[in-house]
Amino acid sequence: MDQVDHILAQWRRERPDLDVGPMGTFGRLKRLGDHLAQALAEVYKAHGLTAASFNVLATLRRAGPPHALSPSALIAWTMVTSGTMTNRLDRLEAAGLIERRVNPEDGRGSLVALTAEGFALIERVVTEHVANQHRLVEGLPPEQRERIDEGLRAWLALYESAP
Amino acid sequence: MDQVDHILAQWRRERPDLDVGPMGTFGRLKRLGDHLAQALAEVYKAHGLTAASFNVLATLRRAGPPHALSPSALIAWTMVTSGTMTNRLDRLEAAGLIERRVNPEDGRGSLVALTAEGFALIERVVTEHVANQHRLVEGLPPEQRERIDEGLRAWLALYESAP
DNA sequence: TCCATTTATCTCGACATCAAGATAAATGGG
DNA sequence: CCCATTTATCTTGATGTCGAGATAAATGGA
Repeated sequence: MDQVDHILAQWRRERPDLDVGPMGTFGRLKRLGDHLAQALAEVYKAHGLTAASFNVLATLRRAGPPHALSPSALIAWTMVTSGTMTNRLDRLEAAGLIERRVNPEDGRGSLVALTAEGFALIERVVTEHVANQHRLVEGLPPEQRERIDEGLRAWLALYESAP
Repeated sequence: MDQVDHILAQWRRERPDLDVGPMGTFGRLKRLGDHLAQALAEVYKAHGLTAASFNVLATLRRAGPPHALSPSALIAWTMVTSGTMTNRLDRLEAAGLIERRVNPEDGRGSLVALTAEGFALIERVVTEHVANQHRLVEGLPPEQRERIDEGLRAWLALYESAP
């Protein structure tokens, strides 16, 4: 009996005409996501980052040398709008963690690259981040996590096709 | 092979020292949550609402008559800060969907109640919202959704205890 | 080659959110 | 009954996000 069960019970009492089974799944996904995001943010914050800035730096880092991507590529990986990405890049640039270079292959765009400082920072933070994630699934039996992962993969496949 | 698999493959190439298994689960949860939130927002928007305003109205509706709760109770249900709730209530009040009454039992606080207009609106929107949720799990075998739900319940239980 | 169209990025204005602090009322131990 | 403490809500300032539109460069068919 978690919070979501309480919510569903309320709906069943007030609106017995509605089949709220799926709503329970949506609610658990949302609430769990919120709790986990808060927990992950603690590590980011300890290094002066937010989820937004962490994700940009991490995307550049895992792309491999030379750790440079176009804003378009960053937008595709992170699922945000172009205006949002411009704002993120402005702040990261002001903080000296990335730099914008001209894109030799496309004069319309730029290339966003990790600075040495940005690289060193994300290198440290991602290590802690992964440890934090391990800690957050500690209470969950590994086989249980596997089943959740498989289920989410199937559901996510409805929205992200796979070549 | 979804987007998350690509991300994990990049990390394994760049940082083979990290065990990124759990990261995959976090990534799928986050990305799926983002996709679903976008899809749910379409119904809200069609009625001039956002996820934020919908959730406040829905919380008041499902509480049952007289459809009035304190801001504190709304904060507890919706997992936002007091400043955020004040802002949401200001807008909903300006839109005529809720009203703030004095709380006869506590002079510090108020009671937030659905107006007739707010009640009529949420009554319509929640019906469409539930139908939308059914549509969004259509492609998922019901027993698969059940398993996801059970897994999420177990994980969520680590963060929301149950008396 | 030219130009209409497409694409990449940035700008701007409106909200949403949080964290920290302010304000006012309730509470309870002495 | 008093006052220090706690609690409920609001205020303020900084940031993050989106959506629509602006700008500039690349593209491709005539």
